[in-house]
Amino acid sequence: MPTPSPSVWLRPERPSRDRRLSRDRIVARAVAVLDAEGARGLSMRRIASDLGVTAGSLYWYVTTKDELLELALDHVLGEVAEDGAAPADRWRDALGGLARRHRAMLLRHPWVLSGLAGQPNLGPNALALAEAGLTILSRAGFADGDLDAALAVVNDHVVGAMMAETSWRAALDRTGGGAEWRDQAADHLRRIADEHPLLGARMSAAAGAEIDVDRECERRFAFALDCLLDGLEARRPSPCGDA
Amino acid sequence: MPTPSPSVWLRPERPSRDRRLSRDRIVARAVAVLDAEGARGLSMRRIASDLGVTAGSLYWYVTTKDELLELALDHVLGEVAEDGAAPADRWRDALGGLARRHRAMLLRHPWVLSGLAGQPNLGPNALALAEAGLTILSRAGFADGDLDAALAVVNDHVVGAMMAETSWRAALDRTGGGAEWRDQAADHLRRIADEHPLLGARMSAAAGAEIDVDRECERRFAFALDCLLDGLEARRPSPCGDA
DNA sequence: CAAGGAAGCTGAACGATGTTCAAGGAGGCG
DNA sequence: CGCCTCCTTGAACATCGTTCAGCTTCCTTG
Repeated sequence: MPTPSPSVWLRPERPSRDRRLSRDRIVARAVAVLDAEGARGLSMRRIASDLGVTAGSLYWYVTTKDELLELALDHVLGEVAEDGAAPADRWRDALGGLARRHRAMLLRHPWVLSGLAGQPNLGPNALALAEAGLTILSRAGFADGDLDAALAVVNDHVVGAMMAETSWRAALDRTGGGAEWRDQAADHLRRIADEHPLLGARMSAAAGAEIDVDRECERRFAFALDCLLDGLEARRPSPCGDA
Repeated sequence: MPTPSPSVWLRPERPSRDRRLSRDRIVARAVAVLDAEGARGLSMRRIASDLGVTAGSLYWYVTTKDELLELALDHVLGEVAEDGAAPADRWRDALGGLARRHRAMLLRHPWVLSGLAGQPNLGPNALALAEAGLTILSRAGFADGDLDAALAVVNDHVVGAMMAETSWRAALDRTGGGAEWRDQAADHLRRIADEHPLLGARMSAAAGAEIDVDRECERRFAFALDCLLDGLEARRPSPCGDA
C-alpha cells in the first residue's frame, strides 16, 4: 500500500495475476459467512480456509478486518436498489418502497446493523442509495435543509426498527431451551407484570394470541412508515404537482 | 452458579463478604472505560487492573463479558428516567422529553448503540423506560396494538438517528489528519458530486457554510421528532381529553 | 475459642483472534 | 535463460475471553 489512506474507497484494487484471490471473492465469502454465522463467526482464518488459502494472504487485498467489513456492508447495500420496473410515480410509494426493500435486505443480512455503528458508510452503493432517496424527495418538492432531514427521518427509522426487530427475532430463535428456563422466565414475567401493568398486559396479550411474528413485524413497520410519511407530507412545501 | 441461566436478570447477585469487588463496582468501571475508550477498549483484564484485581476474579460476579455489557447497558439506561419535576402534562411534550433525554444519554455513551444489536434489552431500567412510554401513550388515548407500535415509532427513531449521528461525529473527530488525505478526499468528493448531483449539492453546502454540528444535529432530530409526533397525533383515537 | 468450610481471589494456562513479515515459488518480460 | 515483480506461505507476536486448581481469609459451628 503506497500510503495509509483512511478510507477504502480512495484506493483502487491492486490488479492481480494468478486469479486465486480477489477483493470480490473475499468480500463475497465474507458476506456468506456473516449470513450463516453472524458477526461473531467471521474471522480472517475462516474466510481464508474457505477460500483454500492462509490468513495472511487476505491482507494483500485488504488492509484490515474492519475494512473488509466496510466492503461487505456496501456490497449488500447494493441489493436495496430498484430491481425491476421504473420507480413509482407518487413520492410516498417510491420512498416507502425504498424503505421496504431496505428492511428486506436487513432481514437477509442482520449483521449489517452491528457494523453500522462506529463509522458512517461511504461506499458507492450507500451513496447511490442516498442519491435515490434525495431524488424522490426533491421531486416531491422538498428543498434545502429539509431535503436530507426528510430522508434521514425514513432511513433512521428503518435502521432503528430493524435493530429492534432483528434483536427480538434472534432472541426468539435462541429460545428453544429447557423447561427450567421457561419456568424462571415465566416467574420473571409475572414479577414484571406486577410492577409494570401496561407492559405486562402487552406481553401476556402477545403470549396468549400466539402471534405470527412475521405479520406483526410487518404491521408495525407499515404503521410507523405511514405515520412518518404523514408527518413528512404535512411539511411538504408544494402541495401542488405531486406527479 | 447453580444452573446456567440464560439471562442475568433471573439470578440475584451472589452476596459477598470482603467487599473488594461487587457487581456494581465492576459495572461502574466498565461504563467508565467504555465512555473513555469505546467498545474496542474494553477488556476484562483492563477492568480488573483498574480495580486492582486479576481478570479471573471478575468471573465470580459475572459469567461472561457479554453479560457485563448487558449490565452496563441497562445501567446507563437508568439515566434516561425523569430527574426533576413531574412529567409534562401534554403527551407530546412528555414523549418528546423522553426521546430527548434518550438522545442525550446516547451522546454520553455512544457505545450503547453497538451493544444494542444482537439481543433485546430486558434489564429493569429498560423495562421501566418502556412502561413510562406506554403510560404516556395510554393516557393520550392509544390502545391495544397501536400502543406499543406507537412507542416503537419514537424509540426506533431515537436509536436510528443516534446511530447516524454518532457515526458522523466519530468520523469528524478522526479527521484531524494530513494534507494528503484531505486532497484525496476532496478528489473523491468531486467525483461523487459528478455522479450524484443532489448529494454533491448537499455536501458542498454543508462544507461551505461551516455548519455548527451540534446545532444542526439537534435541528434534524427535532425535525424528525415533530414529524413523527404529527403522524402519531393523526392516529390518536380520542381527540378529546388530551389533558 | 478452635476447627472446619465456604467465599473470594490469584496466577498460570488454553485456544482463538487480528496482524506482521521474512522467505519462497510462480508467472511475465527482457 | 535470467531477472523481477506479484502473490502466497508459515511462523510468529500480542492480546483476547475464559477456565481452574490452589491459596488465603473470614464466617460459622460445635
